[in-house]
Amino acid sequence: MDELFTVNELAQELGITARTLRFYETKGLLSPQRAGTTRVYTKRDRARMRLILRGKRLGFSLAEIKEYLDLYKVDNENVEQQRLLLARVRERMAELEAQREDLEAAVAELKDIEEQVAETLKTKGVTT
Amino acid sequence: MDELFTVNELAQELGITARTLRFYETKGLLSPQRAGTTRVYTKRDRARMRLILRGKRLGFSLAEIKEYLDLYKVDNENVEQQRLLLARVRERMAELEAQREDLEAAVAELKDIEEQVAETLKTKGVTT
DNA sequence: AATTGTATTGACGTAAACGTCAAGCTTGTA
DNA sequence: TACAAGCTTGACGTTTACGTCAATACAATT
Repeated sequence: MDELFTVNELAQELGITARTLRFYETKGLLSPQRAGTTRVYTKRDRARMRLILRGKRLGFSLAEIKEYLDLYKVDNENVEQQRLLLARVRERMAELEAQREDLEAAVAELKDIEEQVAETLKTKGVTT
Repeated sequence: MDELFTVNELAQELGITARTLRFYETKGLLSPQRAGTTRVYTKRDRARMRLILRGKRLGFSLAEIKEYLDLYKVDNENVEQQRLLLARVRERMAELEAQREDLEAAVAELKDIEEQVAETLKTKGVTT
């Protein structure tokens, strides 16, 4: 029972449009099966799309996301390729760690503002 | 001794172009002083620009960053405005927390890949 | 069989975020 | 004073990531 989806079904499930799914396909991010000319998506395609959307939420471009996804198709025969993969994985992690720092700095500042505002309102006898 | 910068000086310091600084100005993100017609930036402008660039690294649009920056210019007289500010600050924090979850999920996956690759290489007697 | 509903492939449009001239103005220096 | 260096404001170009038709084909329903 391998659930299948049409473009529009999957689009709705993911909160995007069919156009987006087709566009991503032209960009090589996805390659669903076909029933004749009609696209047929599987749960695996859906999972892949969720990774893509997460990448977008993190601010990566489609090109970067494609590289990220390529990290998954591991050819564990070629040692040299494995080494390259490892290096890229570590680069990515470093990027994400840097982003985490930016994120925490932003959160810290917002907390400061929050406290100040809450304080000001308390002074004026307003409930937050 | 309030250090001042020209467009190009500040651009170089921040690793961006003068065009970007001018563009952000037209978008209302910045408003440096002028010496005649020439733009003059202060350390304060530079600090503001660093906030903007961090916002970009986090994947926010210039419009969103502008809203973010507006959270700083607090008018602590108007209680209603303070309440609104507080609400927005909390929304932003929620967004960032969601992003942190995405980020950690991505890092976790990369760690998995890293381990698998390292394991494969070790099996083949390759030093990582 | 005729109609209605989806899907498909172009092709063109668009908003965001700048890049890249072009033309003119000011200013420090030889 | 001539001129090179740096600044200014347009104006148009470009890339990314889709939106929006249009024309056509296939599929399902009456």
